[in-house]
Amino acid sequence: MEEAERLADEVGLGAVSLAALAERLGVKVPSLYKHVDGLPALHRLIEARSKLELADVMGRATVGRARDDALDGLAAAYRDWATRHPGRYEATVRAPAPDDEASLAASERAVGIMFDALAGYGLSGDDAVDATRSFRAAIHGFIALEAVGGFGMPRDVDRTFERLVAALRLSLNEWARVAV
Amino acid sequence: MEEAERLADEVGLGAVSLAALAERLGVKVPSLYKHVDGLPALHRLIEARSKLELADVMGRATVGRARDDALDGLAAAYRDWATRHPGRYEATVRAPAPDDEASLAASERAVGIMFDALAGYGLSGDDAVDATRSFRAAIHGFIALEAVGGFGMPRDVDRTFERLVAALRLSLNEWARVAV
DNA sequence: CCATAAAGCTAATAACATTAGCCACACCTG
DNA sequence: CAGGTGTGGCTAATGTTATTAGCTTTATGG
Repeated sequence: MEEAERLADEVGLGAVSLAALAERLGVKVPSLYKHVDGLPALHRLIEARSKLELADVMGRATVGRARDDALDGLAAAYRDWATRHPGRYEATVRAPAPDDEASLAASERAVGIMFDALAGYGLSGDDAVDATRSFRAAIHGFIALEAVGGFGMPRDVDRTFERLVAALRLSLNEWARVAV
Repeated sequence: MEEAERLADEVGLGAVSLAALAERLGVKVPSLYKHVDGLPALHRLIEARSKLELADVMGRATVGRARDDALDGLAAAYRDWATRHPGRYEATVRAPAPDDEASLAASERAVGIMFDALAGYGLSGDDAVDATRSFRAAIHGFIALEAVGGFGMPRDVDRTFERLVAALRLSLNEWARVAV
């Protein structure tokens, strides 16, 4: 699994093949079936494990912090981990298969941490859900576009990220007040 | 190309294979090589064409509008088109290959329209770049998560999108004022 | 009326995933 | 110590997909 995840980070999740993994492990392809139940199963395992890892990172970034402080830590840790592990990050974005218990639980844990971190802004009910979704969408969109090389213009990407986080800070502080 | 794009919307861009396309067109696989230079080339063509189509949609959604009005129209049209054409939308997110003139031009046109629409907020220089990137990131992230079924909780997704756009409106109106 | 370009085809090759079935070795266990 | 068992490797065979080479048919323009 560790080698598979390293591979994913190097070549992208979609390019993780049994052939490439076997090659790296110095083993023939069919041997892998003694450890993993085929390629889709390998992808699902990477998915579940990566979600747990990301949840962990987010958890560590937010303990003992609240509001803007938690928001900043969360955003920074999330982007940092995603940037250093692009293949694993791709995997975390996939919706779990309905029968994949491990991935379902890991997804829930990750979203839960984000939700709790933002709840510090005094949000509840639909407000809290909307805020969590919006925060996740903004950060994920940024990371996805960055990963794919979507920011062509000659402007420091880190700076832009700071601006985006500042905008989120502003919005979250006003969230409950601004009706829609 | 049209059939390929329909196929992409139905099964996802990654699942667009020459085998599947040939089957649909009632033709044998090698015959496709008389029209397209292999699978990667087909993907690049879909990419360029989809970017143009999206640019067109965005253009039509913003003519004669400015500021919040343009923002709302742009966000709604963008999400609407992306939702109705998930496969094509996937294609628009890919960074153009450095030698793919058509896709490069189409990308530029699409960002240009978005950039111009947001320039109405009186932004320039780095501010304008940051705002464009942040807007795109937020909207793209939302669409991507929505497409992948990433919003599990029982809360109306349309409502959340309205909230996200409201947050962007707020941020953009304050953009130049809020230092980072 | 024929030369040619367009668009189809079959056949062959190569990569990858998958399955079946075989083999070697370690490690208990009686 | 002998034998049974499980682990983890292997080869061989099959199916799918992409790709290339080379053939055929048909429409068209000089």
